[in-house]
Amino acid sequence: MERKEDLKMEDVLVNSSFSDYISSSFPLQSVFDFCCEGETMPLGFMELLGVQDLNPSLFDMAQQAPPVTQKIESPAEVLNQPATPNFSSISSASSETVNDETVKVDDQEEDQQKTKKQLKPKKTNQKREREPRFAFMTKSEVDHLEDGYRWRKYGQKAVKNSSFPRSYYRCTTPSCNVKKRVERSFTDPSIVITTYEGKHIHPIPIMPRSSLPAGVHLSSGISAAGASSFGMEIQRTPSHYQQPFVNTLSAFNFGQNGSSFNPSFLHERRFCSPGPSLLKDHGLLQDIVPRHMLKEE
DNA sequence: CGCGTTTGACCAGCGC
DNA sequence: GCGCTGGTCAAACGCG
Repeated sequence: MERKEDLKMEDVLVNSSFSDYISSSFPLQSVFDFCCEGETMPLGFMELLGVQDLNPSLFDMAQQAPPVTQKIESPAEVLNQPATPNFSSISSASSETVNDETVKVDDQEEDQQKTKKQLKPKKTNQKREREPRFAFMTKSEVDHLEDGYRWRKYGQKAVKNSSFPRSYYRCTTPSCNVKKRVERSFTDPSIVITTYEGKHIHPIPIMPRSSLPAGVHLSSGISAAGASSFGMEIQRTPSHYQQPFVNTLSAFNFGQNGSSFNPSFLHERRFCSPGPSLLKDHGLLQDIVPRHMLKEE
């Protein structure tokens, strides 16, 4: 499927060509600049995640920003987010729903699973409901970055125009519908693009050491994955790497409904990062990150 | 044995 | 309508 040049951002964010588009259509720095509104004001990932609580003005930033940002605006990934008037007006353009999913989807899935096998008559009349998503880029040699949650790989697909496959993961916690896709940028293979979809409805599982992938534990795994640059320096240096690309609008969805989406590696970035900022963050982290993870430092 | 990965097949959506 | 592609399923397999 050859994409048009005037690819809608919706496509960019939803479809597989997302990474290709991102990396080919504008330089990475531009993407990251989007997060910072073109200014040298890098936002940490936590800031981005918590932004709906801490900095609602970012909505405005996103909507006032330069062309790139304009393109990134997309209702497709941002649903039922009455965070701002602007936002709700955008959401109205979408046919997708999110808030009702918790109950409804469960029922649907039950039915589906009953009737599966016989050429699974997936969803019938409704459009497939999509969870809010956000994506970020990570400079890493490891495809599957450990984030504290347990994931089960359920698929892998070759990506058009890319020599690297895309992997599909699902949270192994029962009744948790969070998924993530992991792929590499074909223009820069050292960049891993992770797209999260959905919200965890449970805390980060306490994982026995043995359950962690070999060579990957919560801190060293990230380190091995380039955590050196996954640290707080991200907020201080113009380094291109490990800068999360966030579908900012979608990111706002996380943490709503009382459940929070807190990719622990975002915290780990700070763990891995020496310096004053580490200490400063610890107070907050202790409220969020399980103790055993903190001990891993 | 339990859990996770691999992989081929299937289905839905979209563009032409 | 057709073909392509993304997303998902599930059996088979591997590993600890």
